[in-house]
Amino acid sequence: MTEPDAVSGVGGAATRAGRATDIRVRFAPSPTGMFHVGGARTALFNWALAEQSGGRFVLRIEDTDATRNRPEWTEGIISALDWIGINGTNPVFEGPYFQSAFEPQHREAVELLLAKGMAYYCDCTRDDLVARTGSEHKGYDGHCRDRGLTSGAVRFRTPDEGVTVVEDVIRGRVEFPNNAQEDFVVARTDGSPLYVVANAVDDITQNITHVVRGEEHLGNAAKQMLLWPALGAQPPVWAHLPVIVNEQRKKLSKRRDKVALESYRDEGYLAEAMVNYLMLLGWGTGEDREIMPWAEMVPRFRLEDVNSASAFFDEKKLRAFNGEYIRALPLETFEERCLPYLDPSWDAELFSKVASLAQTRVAVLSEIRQNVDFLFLEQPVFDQASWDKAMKANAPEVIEGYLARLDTVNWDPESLKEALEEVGAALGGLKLSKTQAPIRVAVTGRTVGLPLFESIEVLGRERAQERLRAALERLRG
RNA sequence: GCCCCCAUCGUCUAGCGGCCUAGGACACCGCCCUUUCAAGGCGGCGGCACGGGUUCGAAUCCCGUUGGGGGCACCA
Repeated sequence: MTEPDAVSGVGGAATRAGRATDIRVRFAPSPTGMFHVGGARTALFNWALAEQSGGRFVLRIEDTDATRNRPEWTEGIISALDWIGINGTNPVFEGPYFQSAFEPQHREAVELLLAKGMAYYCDCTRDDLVARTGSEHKGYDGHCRDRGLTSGAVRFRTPDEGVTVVEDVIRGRVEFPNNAQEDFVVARTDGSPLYVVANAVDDITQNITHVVRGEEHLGNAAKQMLLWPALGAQPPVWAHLPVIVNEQRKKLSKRRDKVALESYRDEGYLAEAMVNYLMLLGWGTGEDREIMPWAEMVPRFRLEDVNSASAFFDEKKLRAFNGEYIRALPLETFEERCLPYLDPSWDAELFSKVASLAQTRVAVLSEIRQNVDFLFLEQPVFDQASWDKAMKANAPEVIEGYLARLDTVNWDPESLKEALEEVGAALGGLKLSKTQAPIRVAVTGRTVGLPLFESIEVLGRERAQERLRAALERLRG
């Protein structure tokens, strides 16, 4: 099916391709920055397709722009993919390949186009073109088409009439008028091939059957729809995913939006939650249930069902999903996952005593700290607003009264609670909801937090008394 | 300027001509539970952008309008 001239030299990939009917998808990021959530979703959709069909997922790093590539970005891509479950431990995974390694094939392809007369050399500069057409936006005018040059940049000769059709699984039939398609450059003056051809050649030589990528590539598909046959190959199945947008409905940008997968991971989002959420951007499970483990989503996923409208990346919803997944964690796992967010010097045994109380109160792992820090710090972190709110009216009397009972009270939550109820009763029937506030702030520094009496129990008699005395002193200025 | 895509609650989606009095999820708002905050339970608010067709019947099909978005490099 493919021209031998164009496909020689990538035998490794071809050999591993297996049966020709297998679905082979690819994910082809360029390492030009932090790996972001949009890329992750594209990878996930491809991964689901490969997994459900027993096909292959090819990871190809498109590193041909040396000036913008950095090795750490490549590592970032691989580790981020690994985090969301896309890695070589699954036999579906193939690669990574590096596009730069295939430059000889890309050059061969350009030669082939030249030899077939489907491309030609051009020595026009940008300025020449603008001068001739009188516009920045007219596109190339075909000036060098028949000049018979033997050097320069190489342009692909596009048809002058008719339309180029991209049959897209998600969007249906998309037509591009050929008269609006300029003779695009496939190789620079120095001979190095450009993305549009390198990408097509790699897809061809790696036997890619389905190209599933972002909508921003739809226009490239029109060009590649011309290139594939020109290179002797039958075009793949195309699927262009809707873009992910921010609150302004603009494509997520690395500059303005928080898009790095790594930052979410560092904050304490669980990979499972991220994967679940990302799969729902442009796709639905088809059920009245959105929280669904990966294994159940895979067989349900269908490209045909992917939405064609752009989707807003809603961190609020991600958060909710994350909380859901955190609560589902076995307690021991939850504790382990929290450790990186606590100081190494903090006593893990002590933390263990309150972990279960914290689990329902944390939506993102990093939030664990504010819930339990009072246990480990010399002094609780006093929030001024909390202090002002709680330390009024009968606060001193409540604290005094409670302090008086702490020497002798049984050290268990129930007794500690009863003791405070007695204080309230002695002060004229103050409800627990009132008396707990000053005690809570004195002990933990905040008005909200873990259940109070359990907290006091774990804190210990001595330290609890110290804090109440310190609060009294503060109150009396 | 040119090419292309898109349009169901605020958001993500289900719906693919009658099962729709448009379902779910997040967010929001109540109530219950309750020592705070969560979690949990119950309930509520809220949508087919607009205008024409086609059809016995339209959220679903067609056309237009409006409104969003993406792309137009000797980047990927």
